[in-house]
Amino acid sequence: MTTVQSIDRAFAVLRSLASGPAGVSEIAERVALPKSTVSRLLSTLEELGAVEQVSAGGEYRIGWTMIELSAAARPGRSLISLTRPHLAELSRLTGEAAGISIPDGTDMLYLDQLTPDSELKVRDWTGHRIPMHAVPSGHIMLAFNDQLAERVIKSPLPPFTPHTLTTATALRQRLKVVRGAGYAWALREFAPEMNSVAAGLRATDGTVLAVLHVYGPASRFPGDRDPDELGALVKSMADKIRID
Amino acid sequence: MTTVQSIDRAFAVLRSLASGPAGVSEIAERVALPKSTVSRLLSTLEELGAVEQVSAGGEYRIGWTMIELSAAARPGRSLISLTRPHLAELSRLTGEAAGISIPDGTDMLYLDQLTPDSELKVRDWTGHRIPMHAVPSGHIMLAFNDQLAERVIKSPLPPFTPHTLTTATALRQRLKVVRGAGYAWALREFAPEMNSVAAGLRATDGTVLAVLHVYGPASRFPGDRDPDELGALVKSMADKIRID
DNA sequence: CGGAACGGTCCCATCATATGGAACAGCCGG
DNA sequence: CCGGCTGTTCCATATGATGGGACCGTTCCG
Repeated sequence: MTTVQSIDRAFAVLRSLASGPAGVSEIAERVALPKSTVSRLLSTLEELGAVEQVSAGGEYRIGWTMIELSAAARPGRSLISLTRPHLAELSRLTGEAAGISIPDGTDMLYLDQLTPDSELKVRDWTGHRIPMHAVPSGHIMLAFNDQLAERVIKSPLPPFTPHTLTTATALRQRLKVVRGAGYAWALREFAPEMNSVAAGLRATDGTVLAVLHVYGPASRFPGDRDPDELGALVKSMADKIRID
Repeated sequence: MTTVQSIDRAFAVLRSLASGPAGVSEIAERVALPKSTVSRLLSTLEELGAVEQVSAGGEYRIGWTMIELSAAARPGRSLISLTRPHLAELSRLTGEAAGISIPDGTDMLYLDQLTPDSELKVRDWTGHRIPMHAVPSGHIMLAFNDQLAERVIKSPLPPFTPHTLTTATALRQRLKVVRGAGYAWALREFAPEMNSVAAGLRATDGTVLAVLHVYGPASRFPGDRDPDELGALVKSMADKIRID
């Protein structure tokens, strides 16, 4: 498989910018390339609108073209407009943030999120990627896809909090429970102050292609509500949605 | 200004994919490059996750990486998470779609949209670009930026419907009204069956950096509501938001 | 069932083109 | 006013992108 070097490098630069705006020198260091090369890549990307210079001769950041292009990303965009009204409903019912995610390798990619206005908000995870073993949305994917589950279970399972499932047996056991219930919930397994409940979004043939979830600060979510009741709510909402 | 050819070409391919998935041959035709070159570009982009092949040996479409990268597009993302709760409120109050847009050259770029579930929905404009003279959101930008207004007025003003403002005088007159009111509304000026109301989102120094808008099918929006009353509503909501 | 007409991928000789070291220019803070 | 820091430009070099054509798999039609 032959790949084009300069494109590879261009995306390395873009990715590096995704973790925050930076100047030529810093980027050059991050991606381990000569300054001159990075400068050339950046001015090309700038002409294309993929990055923009915050002020002449200053830092670079990701530009509008990426937004434009991402709008055309089918798996994402169509899912987003399809599910957004349901996210609104779900976040209204629970008072917490609702979102969707899709599998990407052994990670979940967070595609969209609706966060009700409130004193204490969970952060916006849109565009972020989290290993499947650490989040309920990942557990959903794994519970309904045995091959994938095996692959993940064999890979390293790094902890994010003291509660992260990091052993094959713990994970297997959880997946079994999730498979039975049809929904997943986790308390402080990924972030120390965040709890989350998830259920699968199915295509017409029954395969789970994406995940619907609700999450909130551990201090008030699920609060005195029964996690299983919430799980059932999320599942019933997810079951209403058919994705193609 | 030296630019890197292959990156240029890669983005040409991506842009072409933005207008719909396609196979190698078709893309090659669209961008006027040899099949083999396009195939190589695509497999590079695929490895990077920028595109994905819907089925082995089949069509290509834009991939998840673009969503990931776009999430880091500062001007967009931070605005989106800041304004989304207000979009929810606005669409709840009006029963119609609410969205935000930012200026991009002489176009407005639609960044986000919340569409309430309903029998008849306006399409999702997220990621699309529309010339400023044709939409109220554009009128807002122009009304509060004289240089930009002059530039746009001097450029061609193509019609999209019979109601589009296509003459300098008509546009100038409209901008005057908009400037006075602090909000803009337009009936069937861009799409024949769509009406829209907009107001500016201001930074702390008072400059208008983005636009908040509400739009709905002409058949029921604004319906028997007074457009000026709606304008005042959108404006009051926009005034609550401070962007940096 | 055969074969033609697509589709996408791969190969490899050719040379256009990306490369990166070094020199340059602009900006700040001391 | 200078030293150290930016980002940008130059240009000789050879790396690496290129594209015509061969190849292979499907589909569609005779």
